[in-house]
Amino acid sequence: MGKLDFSPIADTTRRAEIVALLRRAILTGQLEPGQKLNELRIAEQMRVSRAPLREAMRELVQEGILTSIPYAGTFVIDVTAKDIDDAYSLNKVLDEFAIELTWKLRDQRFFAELDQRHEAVKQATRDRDTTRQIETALQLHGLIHEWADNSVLLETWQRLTSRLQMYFALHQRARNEPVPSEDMHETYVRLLKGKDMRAAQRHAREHIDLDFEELLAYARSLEQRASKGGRADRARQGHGRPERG
Amino acid sequence: MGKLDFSPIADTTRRAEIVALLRRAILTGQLEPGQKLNELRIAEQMRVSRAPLREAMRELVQEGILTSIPYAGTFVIDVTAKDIDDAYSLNKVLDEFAIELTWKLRDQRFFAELDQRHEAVKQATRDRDTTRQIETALQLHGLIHEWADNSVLLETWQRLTSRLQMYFALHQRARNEPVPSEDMHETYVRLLKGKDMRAAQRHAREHIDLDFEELLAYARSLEQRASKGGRADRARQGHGRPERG
DNA sequence: GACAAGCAGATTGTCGACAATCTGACAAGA
DNA sequence: TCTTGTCAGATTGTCGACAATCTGCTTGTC
Repeated sequence: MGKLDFSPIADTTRRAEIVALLRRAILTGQLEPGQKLNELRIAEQMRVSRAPLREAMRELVQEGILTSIPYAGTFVIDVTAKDIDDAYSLNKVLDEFAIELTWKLRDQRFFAELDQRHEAVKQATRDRDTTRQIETALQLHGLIHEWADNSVLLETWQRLTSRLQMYFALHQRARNEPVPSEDMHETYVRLLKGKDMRAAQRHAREHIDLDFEELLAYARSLEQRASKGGRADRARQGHGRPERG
Repeated sequence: MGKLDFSPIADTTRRAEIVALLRRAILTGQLEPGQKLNELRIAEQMRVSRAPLREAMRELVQEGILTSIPYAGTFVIDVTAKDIDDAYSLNKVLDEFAIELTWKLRDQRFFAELDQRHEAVKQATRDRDTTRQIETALQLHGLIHEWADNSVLLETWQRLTSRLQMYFALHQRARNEPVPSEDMHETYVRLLKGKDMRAAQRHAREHIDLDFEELLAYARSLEQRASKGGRADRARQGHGRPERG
């Protein structure tokens, strides 16, 4: 046995590439909320047939960033202030849980990775690259979820993150100046390195990160104007479980 | 305006029906973990072409109960003891959160619904219908998530529930006697009706529900024997985010 | 017998075409 | 003027066929 272990090679199906392309377009805000995705047009733009495109769209629907109405179309999800609020409050709970699980698993590699990701955020901030700033910040916060050694938690957090990333991208797009953050992560990193788990958890739960209040205000302002995308507001997600009734 | 409001009509695409059929087959254990799903065979059994079937399978992959390997096939996820443990521990966290959110929203309708679902469990228990017993028990526990008025939480819980339901069904299938539970939900319901939120949360976090220990033991015994389904163990889920490394 | 090359069968991925459905406009009638 | 029926255009849902890939067996060579 060689001591070298290889990572799995990249998926080479068109479907996988389409998923990546679409996700990036949505998460960076190039595709606006409520906007309809015309299969024919996108398919010929990508030089692909509709079959893999449709399969890719099904995946993104389940991922929660698209929504589909039979015989009407597939739309980018609408962003309501409540959605953001919901996602954010759940995120705090998950953070707290992740810290608890990660705590006793922290080691040198963890701290090194933590510093590395923190550095990436600072670099993006210096570069005034707001998109990358959002991306790296979320990756920094994702470390505790990756390290927690709970696959279900990680998966859940990633789903949540997709939306948060989309929200932040939208916000950043609206006000075209960089997010203020000189360095709001200093405390976070320091607490994760420290000895007081409760303090770290408290920080995760209480600290309003990444301009959250302003993001919410922006979302509320969006809800004032009518939904411009068409009928995406009629969309119902989920898979047919019983709803409160 | 009439005072009657209609609910949206059912989705009438083949895809939606296929999703429902497959999900039920998986969640009831008719399709075993690790088992490969042959597209051609299933398609002609259902009298459907492969296109809607494949789209349905993509949805279930994202839902987390199938896993796909390009050019190799799509498989029912393998159940490891760790998976069950992970899902269960996250579930407790979500329960605690749901109780917190639901607490101040409880009203007469909530209590009525609670009793109704509790009654459904007892009925299924009397009928010795173990499949339905699992189903109703999960629905009972789902009420707090539906009532919490946090769509992201609900969605997350439903994803988790899919797996838990699958695990329990497997367990129940293995030992062909009904789950003992005379009525383990009595305390749960009583606490949810009471005035002490902390007590309800503590109960959710500490009470080992639904024969969990035995379920874990069963899962561990499964891991001893080699994975019989083929190569589903090589499967990697997730959507290409950076992994720890 | 061990091993690599290559072939045949089966299965998945993709394509182009057709069927089903929706939308909006237009006309007929009250 | 308002409502209702009809129709054409556009878009989504589905189908059958073909291309790409994997698997296991066979064959040939040493």
